[in-house]
Amino acid sequence: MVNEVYKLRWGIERRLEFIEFRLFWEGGVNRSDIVNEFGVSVPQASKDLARYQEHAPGNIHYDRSRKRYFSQDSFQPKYINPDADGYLEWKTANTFSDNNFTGPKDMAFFCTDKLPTPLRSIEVKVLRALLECVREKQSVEILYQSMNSTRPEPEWRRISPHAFGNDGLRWHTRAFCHIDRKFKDFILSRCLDTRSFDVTGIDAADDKYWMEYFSVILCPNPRLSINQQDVIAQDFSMEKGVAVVPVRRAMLYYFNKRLRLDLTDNIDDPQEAPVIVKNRSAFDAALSEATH
Amino acid sequence: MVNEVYKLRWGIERRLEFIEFRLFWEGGVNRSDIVNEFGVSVPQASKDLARYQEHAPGNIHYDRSRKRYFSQDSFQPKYINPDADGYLEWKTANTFSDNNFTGPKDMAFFCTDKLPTPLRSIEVKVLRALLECVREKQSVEILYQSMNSTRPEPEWRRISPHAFGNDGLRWHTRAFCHIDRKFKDFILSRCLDTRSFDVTGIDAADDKYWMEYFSVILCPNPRLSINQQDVIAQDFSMEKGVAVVPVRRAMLYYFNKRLRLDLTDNIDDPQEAPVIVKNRSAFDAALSEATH
DNA sequence: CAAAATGAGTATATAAACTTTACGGATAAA
DNA sequence: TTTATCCGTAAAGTTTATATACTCATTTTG
Repeated sequence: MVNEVYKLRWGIERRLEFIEFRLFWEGGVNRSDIVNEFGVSVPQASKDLARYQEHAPGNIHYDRSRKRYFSQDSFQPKYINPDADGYLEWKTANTFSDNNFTGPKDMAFFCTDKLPTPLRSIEVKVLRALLECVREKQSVEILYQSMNSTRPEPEWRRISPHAFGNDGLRWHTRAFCHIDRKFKDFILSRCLDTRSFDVTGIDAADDKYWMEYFSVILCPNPRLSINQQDVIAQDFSMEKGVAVVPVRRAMLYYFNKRLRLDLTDNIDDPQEAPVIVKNRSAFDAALSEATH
Repeated sequence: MVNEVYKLRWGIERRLEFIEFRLFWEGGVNRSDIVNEFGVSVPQASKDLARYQEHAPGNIHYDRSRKRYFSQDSFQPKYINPDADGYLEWKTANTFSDNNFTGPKDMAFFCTDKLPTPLRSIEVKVLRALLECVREKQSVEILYQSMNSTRPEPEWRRISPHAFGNDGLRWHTRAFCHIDRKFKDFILSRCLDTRSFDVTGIDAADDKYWMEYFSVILCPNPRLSINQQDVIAQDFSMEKGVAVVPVRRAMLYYFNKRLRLDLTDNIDDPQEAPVIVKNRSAFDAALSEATH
C-alpha cells in the first residue's frame, strides 16, 4: 500500500465524520460516544481520535479538566457539509430513536420538535408496487378512494405512474389515469391496494404539466408597512422586491395553498398573507389550465 | 471469538442493511452497487452478498439471465424498518446528490419531488451559537429582525433559548425574551448574528405554553357530503368521526394555519378546508391565551 | 487529604476484515 | 463464434480491530 495516496476505508471515514459532526454541532465528543455509536473497542476509539487530530489538527482539542474533546475557534469542516436546516431536521428525526443519552449533563434535555401532521401514512405494500411500476414502465390497478361524489366507494382504477410529489403535507403519485385519459395526482394514503400489473406504460415526457415549470413571481403584500415589506423581502431572499420561483405546473395548486396565496383578499391582517403573486393573471391562467 | 453470539461489526451490518434496502425498495442489487457505495473490493462485495443469503435465505435470489439480485415474495425485513413516507423523504433528499447512476436502465429516470419553499435558510454560525446556549443553559444577544413596526431595524435582544420548533415552513427558537420578560418564538432565519454570552439562563420547565399540550379535536367539515366526510375521516385516521391531536400550546397558532382551520367560514368550497375544529371555543381560548 | 472513580493513551499479541491478483463459469450481446 | 458482463472463489498479504494490561491526569468522594 502506497502511503501517499492513502484512501481511508469507509467505516473509518464514517467515524471521523461522526467525530467532526459532534464537535461541530453537539459541543464536543468523548471516546465513549464513538464506542456507543459504532460498537468499536475503547482503544480503537482512541486511535480514531488520534487520527482525527492528525488529519485536522486545528479543529480539536482535549479539555483535561472537563474530560472531553471540544472544537476550536479555527474549526474548518473537513468531513461534513454544515447545513443548519439539515441539522435540525436530522436532530428531530433522531431525538426519540437514539437512546445513547449519557445523562442530564449532555443532550438529554435538548429539544427539537415539529408540528404534528395527523395524517394517515402510506401503505408500504402499495408504495413498493407503484415504485416497481415506475421502474418497469408498466401500468397497475389501484384501489383508490376518491373524493369525487360520483365515486363514493373505493374503486379499482388503472393508472401508469411515473413520479411522486409532496405538496407539503402529503405524497401523491403523478400518473396517467386510464379512465379519465389524462395525467392526474393520486394521494398515496388513499391507495388502499394494488393488483394486475400490465405492460401498457406511458412516456413520462408526455406529462407536460409535470415536466413544465411556471415561474411564480412573489412580492411582499403591499398592505404591509414599508418596513414589514422589507422584512418579507429578506425572508424570501428577494432581489429588487421580487422572488422568482419555478414551480411544476402540476404543483401550482398546492403552492398556491401552501403559501396562502389564495387568501390575499379574504383576510384582514396582511401578516396572515405576507406574500402575494405579482404575475397574478398568468398565474391564475396556468393554475386553471393545469387543474382543468 | 465464540461463534455462537457473534456480533457483526458496524461496517458489515451497514452493508447488509444496504443490500436489504436495495432489494426491498429499489428493485434489486448488484455487486457493483456495493462497491460503488462503500468502496470495498469486488470479492468483498461477493462475500457480503453470500453473507446476506446466509442470514436471510428467503429474501434474495440471483437472476442469472438479468444478472441481478432480486427480492423474493417471502421477503421478511431483517435489517431495515420499512417506512413508506420515510423512503420518499430519503429518496428526494438523495436523488440529486448521489451520482452513482449506472445508466438509464435503473433509477436514473426515477423522480420524486417536493414543493419548493423559497425561504431564506438559517445561518450555521447563528444556530451553533444558539445550540451552545441551550446546552450551557445561558443567555445570548441576537441581532433580530422583528416584524414589529416599532422596531423597523434589526435590534440586539437578549434571549434565553431552550428549544427549537418547526411550524411546517420554518424553524423557530423558543426562548425567554429578556426585553418583553416572557417566552416567545424567534424565527431563526431572522437572527442575523449573535454576541455576548451570559450565564443568566432560565428553566425550560417554566415555559408552560411550550411544555403543555392542548388536545385539538378535529372532525370532517359538515358542509362536505357524507361520503366525502368519510374519506376525510379515513385521511385523518379518525375514530367515531373525530381525531384528537395533542399540540403544544405554543404551536397552536401554526397548527391553525397549517391545516387551514382558520378559514372554515371564509371559503366557498368546503374541500378547501376539509377538517374543522370540534372544540372550537376551547381552541380559540387556548390560542389567544398562548399568543397573548 | 488520601482514596476511589473517571476518562484518556499506549503497547502487545491475536483475530477479523479487506485487498490484490488470478482464474473459471454462466449468460447476453455483438 | 467471439466478446463483454456479471458473479464466484482461492491464496497471499495488509490493514483494521479486539482483548488485555498497564500508566497518567483530573475530579469526586469518603
